[in-house]
Amino acid sequence: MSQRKVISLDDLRVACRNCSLTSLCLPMGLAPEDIERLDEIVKRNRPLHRGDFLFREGDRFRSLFVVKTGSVKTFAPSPEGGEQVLGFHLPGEVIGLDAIDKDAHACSAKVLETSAICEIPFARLEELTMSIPSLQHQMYRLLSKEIGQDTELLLLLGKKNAEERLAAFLLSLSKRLHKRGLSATDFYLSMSRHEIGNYLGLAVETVSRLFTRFQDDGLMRVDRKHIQIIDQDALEALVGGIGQHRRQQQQS
Amino acid sequence: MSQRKVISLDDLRVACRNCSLTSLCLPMGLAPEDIERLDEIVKRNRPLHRGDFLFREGDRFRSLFVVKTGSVKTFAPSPEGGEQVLGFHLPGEVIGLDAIDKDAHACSAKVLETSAICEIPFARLEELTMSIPSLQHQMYRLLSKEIGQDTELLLLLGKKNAEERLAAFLLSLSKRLHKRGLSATDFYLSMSRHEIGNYLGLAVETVSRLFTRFQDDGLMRVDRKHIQIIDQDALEALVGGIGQHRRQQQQS
DNA sequence: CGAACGGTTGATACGGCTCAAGTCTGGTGG
DNA sequence: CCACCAGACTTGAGCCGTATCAACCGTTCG
Repeated sequence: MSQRKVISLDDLRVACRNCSLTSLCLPMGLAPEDIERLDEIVKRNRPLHRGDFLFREGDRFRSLFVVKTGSVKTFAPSPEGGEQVLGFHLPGEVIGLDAIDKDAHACSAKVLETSAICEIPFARLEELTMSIPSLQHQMYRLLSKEIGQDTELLLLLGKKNAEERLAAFLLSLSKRLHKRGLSATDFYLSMSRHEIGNYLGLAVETVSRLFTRFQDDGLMRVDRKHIQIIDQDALEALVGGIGQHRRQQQQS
Repeated sequence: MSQRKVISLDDLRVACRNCSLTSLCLPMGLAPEDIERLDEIVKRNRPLHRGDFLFREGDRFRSLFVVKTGSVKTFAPSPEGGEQVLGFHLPGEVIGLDAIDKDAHACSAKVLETSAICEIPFARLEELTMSIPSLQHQMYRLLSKEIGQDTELLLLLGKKNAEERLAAFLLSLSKRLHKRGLSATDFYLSMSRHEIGNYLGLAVETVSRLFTRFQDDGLMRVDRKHIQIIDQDALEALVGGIGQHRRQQQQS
């Protein structure tokens, strides 16, 4: 991944004293005193519970949030009362980057289960990046990465069928959990089928049927929120689009 | 838009000596000498022609590109030979932000028509942002804005039907052109129906039928690539989702 | 002139949404 | 501790939107 020959992500995750900072100081050669300075501006709030809001759409933007443990969903309430789930955020992931532009949150963030969340006042972080080049670069990377992830999801929604979407979703969860040292093959979903469907652009019933099918096909075991992935390769194959999708391929 | 009481976007567009810089120096109070410094690192290449590449997937990331005139599409080639169109970029828009993270381009960028494109070496820009706080802030905003835009598109692909997608696409083009001083109601499409369909996750035939329908309904006049918007309000209404969509609304 | 390509239009098939029952689980109160 | 209820999930049947297949038209270009 990292082209510039620096410390690997995993090395640095350990080096970071506060796990909530890993996302920010991952792949850069931050001097210990710089890590110290970064560490000082981070607020460690008391644990939040299911249903608590980190922020709501329209709130003034003050801080970025980093999930330490637990999970958070971000969503855009739509005028008609519904909502569009924009993402699920697992430990180590940063929330709120989309609010910098307008200086206000464009979406809401709600805690899915009891979670520890760190808060990083953006104004102070921005000051800090002015004097620590590698931290500034890391911020650019963080923002850029978010764009790349959105792009992937975009591809998912534009081109993949229901099966491929759910498979991709599960693999994404699996990989992200694994990156944080949790099991990649045995985990609990903190979101409802409804939320999964909303996120993937599918009806609840479709999601439910697919879980059943995946289990019947021996790809995984599903017991309510408990997921055990049995055949990861088969899942990857589903996503990769081995199966014939729709058309939608052509050039200029 | 701009919460912080600074010069408006439009004021500054004029102030910028080089129109290609507008995206970067839009809403900040850049001192004249800073604009000068920014201006100095911008390369003005000779015009590119239809089919030329700005960069290809996998290329090492060196520069951001800003469209001065013309248009560019970005797309991700898929292993099977097809491609996913990720975006169309009009004058004033910045290309390449998603490449910062991995220091390599994750997509390709191809010129759709004869275009003038400026190149900004990122390493030099990054140096510059270290010494100009408002430029740094503007970079954060630019990246953040890109995230917000992706999110919008994501919503489009996840929740909207064909009609709403095409309407949203046309309105988006219209507004972006208008922002650059071009006509919002009379313009030429530089991309093919195929590319539009690919971008919106629709089959070419569907796009074609919708253009016909929109014209029959008196929303616009369509003559090949020439689009004249007649009833913008009706288009807005289509997008807003006045019509009943699918379900996909619920909470946690 | 003919071939290639982009675009339009029609007929048909099918994936996934919708509607409609159920089933299971967890929480609450008697 | 059980009865009850509400909400999450599952399962089935049918329908609708859009992809797909196919034919055709107009334009461009060699």
